[in-house]
Amino acid sequence: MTSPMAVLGTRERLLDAGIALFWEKGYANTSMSDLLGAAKANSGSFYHFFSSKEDLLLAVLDRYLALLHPAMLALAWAGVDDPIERIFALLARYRILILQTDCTYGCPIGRLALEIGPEQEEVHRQLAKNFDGWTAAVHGCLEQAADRLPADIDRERLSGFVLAVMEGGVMLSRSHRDVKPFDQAVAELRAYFNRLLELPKKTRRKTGGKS
Amino acid sequence: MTSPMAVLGTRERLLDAGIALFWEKGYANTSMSDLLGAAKANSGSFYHFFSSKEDLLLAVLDRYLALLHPAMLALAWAGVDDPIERIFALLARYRILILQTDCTYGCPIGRLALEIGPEQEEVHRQLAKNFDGWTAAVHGCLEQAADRLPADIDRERLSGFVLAVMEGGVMLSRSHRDVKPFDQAVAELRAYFNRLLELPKKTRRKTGGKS
DNA sequence: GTCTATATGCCGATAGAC
DNA sequence: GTCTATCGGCATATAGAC
Repeated sequence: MTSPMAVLGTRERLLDAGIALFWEKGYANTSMSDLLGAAKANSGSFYHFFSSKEDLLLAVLDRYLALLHPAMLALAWAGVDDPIERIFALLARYRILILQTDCTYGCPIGRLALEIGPEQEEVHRQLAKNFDGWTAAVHGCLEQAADRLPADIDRERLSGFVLAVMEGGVMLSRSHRDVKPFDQAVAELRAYFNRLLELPKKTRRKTGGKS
Repeated sequence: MTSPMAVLGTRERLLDAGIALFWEKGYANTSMSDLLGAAKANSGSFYHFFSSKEDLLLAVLDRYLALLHPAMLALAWAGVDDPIERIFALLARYRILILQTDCTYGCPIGRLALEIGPEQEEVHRQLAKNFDGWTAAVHGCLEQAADRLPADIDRERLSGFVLAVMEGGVMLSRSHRDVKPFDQAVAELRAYFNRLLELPKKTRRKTGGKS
């Protein structure tokens, strides 16, 4: 029952610090004192709310997922109705993040997916859930555009492909410190979609067939 | 003037340890004692050859690049002559690495690209050079297949796209602990290539036009 | 070029008063 | 729920004998 004017509680500030710092610096490179400093909290408070640094990471990954629809997708899709354009609107949001960080941006999920060792299984389960959330969002767009796509297209597979291109493009841009690799990957993806969408109408799929 | 039977020197062993450990565990999670243990060397020897851990990382990235053609590409392309098939042979090598590591594989270059902070500029320059080496290899294949591709295709752009799909696919498979996301990304890429290759002949590009 | 011993500092986590 | 003080350990790097 938090009032709108309530100042953020300590737990919330620690969570926010984790969201920001694990994103900017990665997990191992974020120290407890970084977290405590950013959250203006102290060690005792931290361990009152979280049992360990890893425990905070899990809470952060929960929050990432919770924010996907209300924050990321809502922002990217404001004023965009066409489902295919929505996919590219997501990529455009990523482009903004890349530019805002002077091309040092790394997707927080992708970065953690490569950084965290396989023995931290629960973390990887959360990472996979996050990826699944993104894939599902893209998949939803493809379903909406199903009647404009070739009948034989595997829309599930295509949605994972879009995510792979997104993540790979971000990675290349970070190492090159240049948006160009990302832009080119997105442009090529657009070219692929254009080819899929401009196919002769006879191959079009009928929606709402036998049910 | 190393004889073929010469035992590996200390510097070489340290380099090999770096290649293996930065790959398996990442940079920050590999400690000096990990490196010294794997190389059966001691601290004094290490600092005789390298000025710091980061200095070793730079040497490792040099070596990755030096090994790309004689090791990675040679292995992947043995017995494969068709340039388009060579691209997918590269992806097939990655698939083997994923399976060999029980789906915990992360591309060493990609992992470091996301892990290393932007302030380590020289490291990122080396990472970008490595990516460029891979992109150039793919680009070379596309040039060889130029007359089978649509005239308006940007082969440079397409080669970066292939790399992005590769890196993104590996990342998704690691978090899911399952080859499937990688397989699906590769299958979709294959579908794209099939569409590009089966286009009506009238759009084919003429090689060696006006020079 | 290799060895042992160690400097120095930060790491994540804890203790216990308030 | 918040605070200060601090634990034990491991991090990278160095010193100096051989």
